[in-house]
Amino acid sequence: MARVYDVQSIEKKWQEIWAAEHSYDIDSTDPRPPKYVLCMYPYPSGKAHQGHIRNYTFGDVLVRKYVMQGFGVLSPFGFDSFGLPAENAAIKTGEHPRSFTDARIEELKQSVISLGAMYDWRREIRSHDPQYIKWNQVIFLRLLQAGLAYRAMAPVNWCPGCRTVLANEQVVDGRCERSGDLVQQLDLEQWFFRITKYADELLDSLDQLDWPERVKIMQRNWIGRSYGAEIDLPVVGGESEGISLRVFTTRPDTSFGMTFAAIAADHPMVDMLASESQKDKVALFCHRMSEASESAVSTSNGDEGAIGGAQSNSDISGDVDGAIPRDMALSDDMTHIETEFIERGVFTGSMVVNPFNGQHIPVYVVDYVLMGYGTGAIMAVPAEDERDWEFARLYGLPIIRTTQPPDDFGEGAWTGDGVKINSSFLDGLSIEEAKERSIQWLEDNGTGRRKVNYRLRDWLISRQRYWGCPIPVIRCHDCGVVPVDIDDLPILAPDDVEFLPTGESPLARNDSFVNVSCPKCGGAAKRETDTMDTFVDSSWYFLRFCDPWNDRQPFDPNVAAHFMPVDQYIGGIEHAILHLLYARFFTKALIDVGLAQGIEREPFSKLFTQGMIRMGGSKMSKSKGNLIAPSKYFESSGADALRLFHLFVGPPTDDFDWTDQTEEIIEGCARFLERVWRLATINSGHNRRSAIDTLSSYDGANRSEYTGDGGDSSKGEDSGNRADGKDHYELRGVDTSDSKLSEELKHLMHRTIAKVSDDLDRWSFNTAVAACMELANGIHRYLANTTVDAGNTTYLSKETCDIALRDQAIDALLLLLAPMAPHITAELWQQRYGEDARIHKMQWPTYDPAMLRRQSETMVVQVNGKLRDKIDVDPQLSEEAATDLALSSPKVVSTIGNAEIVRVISKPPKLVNIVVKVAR
RNA sequence: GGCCGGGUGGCGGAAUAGGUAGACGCGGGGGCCUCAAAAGCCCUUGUCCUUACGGGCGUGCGGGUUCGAGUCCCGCCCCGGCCA
Repeated sequence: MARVYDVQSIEKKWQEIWAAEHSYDIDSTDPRPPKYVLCMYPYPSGKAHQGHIRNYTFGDVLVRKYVMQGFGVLSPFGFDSFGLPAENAAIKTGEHPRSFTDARIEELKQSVISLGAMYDWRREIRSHDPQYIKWNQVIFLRLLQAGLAYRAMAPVNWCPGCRTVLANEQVVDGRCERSGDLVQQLDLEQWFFRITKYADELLDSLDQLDWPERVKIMQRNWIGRSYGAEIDLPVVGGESEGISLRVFTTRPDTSFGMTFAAIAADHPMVDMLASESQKDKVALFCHRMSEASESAVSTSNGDEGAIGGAQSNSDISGDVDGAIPRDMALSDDMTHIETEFIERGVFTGSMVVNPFNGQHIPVYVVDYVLMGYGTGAIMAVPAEDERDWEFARLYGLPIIRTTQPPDDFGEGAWTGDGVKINSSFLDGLSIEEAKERSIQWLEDNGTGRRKVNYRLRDWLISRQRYWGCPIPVIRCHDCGVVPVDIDDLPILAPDDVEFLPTGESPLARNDSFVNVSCPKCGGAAKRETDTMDTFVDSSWYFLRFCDPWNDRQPFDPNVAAHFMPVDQYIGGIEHAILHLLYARFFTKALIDVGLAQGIEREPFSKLFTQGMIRMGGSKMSKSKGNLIAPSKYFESSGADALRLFHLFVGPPTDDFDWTDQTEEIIEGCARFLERVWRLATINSGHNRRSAIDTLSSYDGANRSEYTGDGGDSSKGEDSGNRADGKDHYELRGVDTSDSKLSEELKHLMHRTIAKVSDDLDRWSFNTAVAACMELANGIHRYLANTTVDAGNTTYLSKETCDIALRDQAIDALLLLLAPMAPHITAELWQQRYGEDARIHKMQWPTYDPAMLRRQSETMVVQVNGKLRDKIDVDPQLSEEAATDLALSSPKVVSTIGNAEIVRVISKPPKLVNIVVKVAR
């Protein structure tokens, strides 16, 4: 595509200048007010994809604009470089994960530089860097010391595809969120972080965050705090006599309506409760439940992409493009087998006592109670719980209402409010009152207690993988778990390991790594071979960015406090729960263990979650093979055009569908930039100095720190740098009269400055670009409709061109576009103002509020709400005058005819609405 | 099933406090320039009726509030997301 200017060489030129001048490096001693803008650091999957481009474009616009507005902006970049794909590649090709990862990092880094996004590269972090590993391990040991890290036997989620255990958060619909494999339950000893200790704070301080409401809702749901009671139901008869079944309920007020108890199939008391006669049935049911959990999971083809997790638009571990080759043994047909599970539960043969009324009720093992929540057992109240109702109807169990439903309520469980009935001492109370009274009763009688329950579990961080941060402990037969001495850190995984698809971590097979002497007793001991979940790495990298050179501690809290909290965090919605919750937890925990004193307890003040890029209805991703590589557009249209496209195409929160038309939109953006080029290269050299002075006069700031060529040498014709050799604007001299057209352009310029400033602040990038386009159109129109009297040629019918105004408007346009299209604006500015001129060091343009008002407004005249006329009026027009004006409009008069005027709504200068009674 | 988004021209989208619906761009149509083309420039482009002037209709559907509703309220349909 032939361009008006040489896009590629200009973009390359400026990328080199910016790198050489270290334009966006910053230190914590910088006197400017600090801002911290951060895009979620990516998993290095190779060249950037469109999701990256979108993400980093948004971030860069803010960074560049904040700098122009006088802030000292911290804009760092790094790589979430531990993770499965590198290890899987090693298994496949034998290449070491480190060289594989470093190569991918270089590719991604190159894309980011080609985009023209600015970072302080001195601060780059790679989570597989030995320094980063060291501080990761120091943090782990500190958490261990503080009791926030612990080892416990636990039923864990084992993914056979990834050959590792997963956190609860990584299991979606019974499948691994990364590979999609069915997750198995195993009992293993694992490392955990005690995130549940922070459940209340994580929940309560969400309120103060300027985050998208839906992200906050997701986190609230995930933490899942519920208030209620724990009730002990004593088992009667049989061998379990004397033992109690502990249940959790949020509705202790309904206790008098409990007609059976229900427990999860994997509840530890199942065997104990199963009576001799029911044992076989219970065993069969439990067996079928565990099978069902593997095969009853719905797997329509359409879901596959959503489970894969491989297509995050912005990263943080989520990106496992080209992940594990997984054999989908299940065919489509097979996935539907056994989905119809007729038996919903089975009687255990045991009875328990309802402490409230002494009644004996049966205990059932059911499919709808999960071990993972509460105590894994519930008291079932069919009348007030829908699932209990369903089960009771199926199994013919009694139903006793304890809340009076409304009169018109038919069948079913009533979960709404109402007066308590059939409930002895609770009768007549409201639900809330009854909850209090029943809990009080339980505590008085010692058969239960008030209980706050959380859905949130502790964070399982052990991973049986090689390419991750080793957990720095040694297990000694005599001393137990012994932390590695701080001086011995970092513990690095050895390079000479074999990558085999055996399911065992390569570390565990490496004798020289595993066999060590105990730091405490000196005896033979074994090194921990588990590595940490990569979400650990990403839980504090934003703190390390503040002080990445520190070799005495993870970061100096005082230095970090200069930049923290992150003012604007930008990333994909897919991290709404995991990463953001872990990072919040870490920040609080680091403060509490003394590694981050004085830092805000919430790390991300403002969060922005961008929409994803889809193609043909599914997420764009390497694994789907529908990736449209950005590099193609760097070459054809340029980075500026691609950036502008991502900004322009729609609200940044919205998903974008990549279609056949998309390339034409990118081309349209490139065309717009060419238009800007043409405008800005006309008569370059005119009145520079005066234009700058005028622009800066409104805030009195000395915005120009260079002189440019400054002269007001009215040179007349100068078609100097135009690549096409054509001059579409025939300018023949200079005149500075205030004409109507000039007034119009002046107003447009000020309005555009106001609008773009506001739009960028409120993330309305698409309308900001549109406003710039309108200004460009306005300048273009101005030039096309004005002529400059050069003494020999004059177009009588046209007004004269105010060259100073023209240049001022063009300058404003370039300044407004500078954060969005940095290369072309930098180049044009240099051409206009000299070799040393740097548009991104200029001050962001300001406007004169007085210029926002128009000289005349278009007033709309309606009759009965219907538009009938438009009149140009004085903005100061009074209500009476507006009414008179409207009533004298011929169009209005003819519309009204002789109908009676009932009322006139007069809202000058925008609108007058005349209400008439229509004769019928 | 619950919660949260969303439904506006041929397409992406705009309308920030209830006040001109369709900004801006893409695509389409016509023209200028050219030997021709590309590029550029100019006009046009919701829909229906009308030669025209002009008018009717129009923001998923049905009601409502209001002088006035894309915007607020009630009910419904459809799409997407999260949680079950």
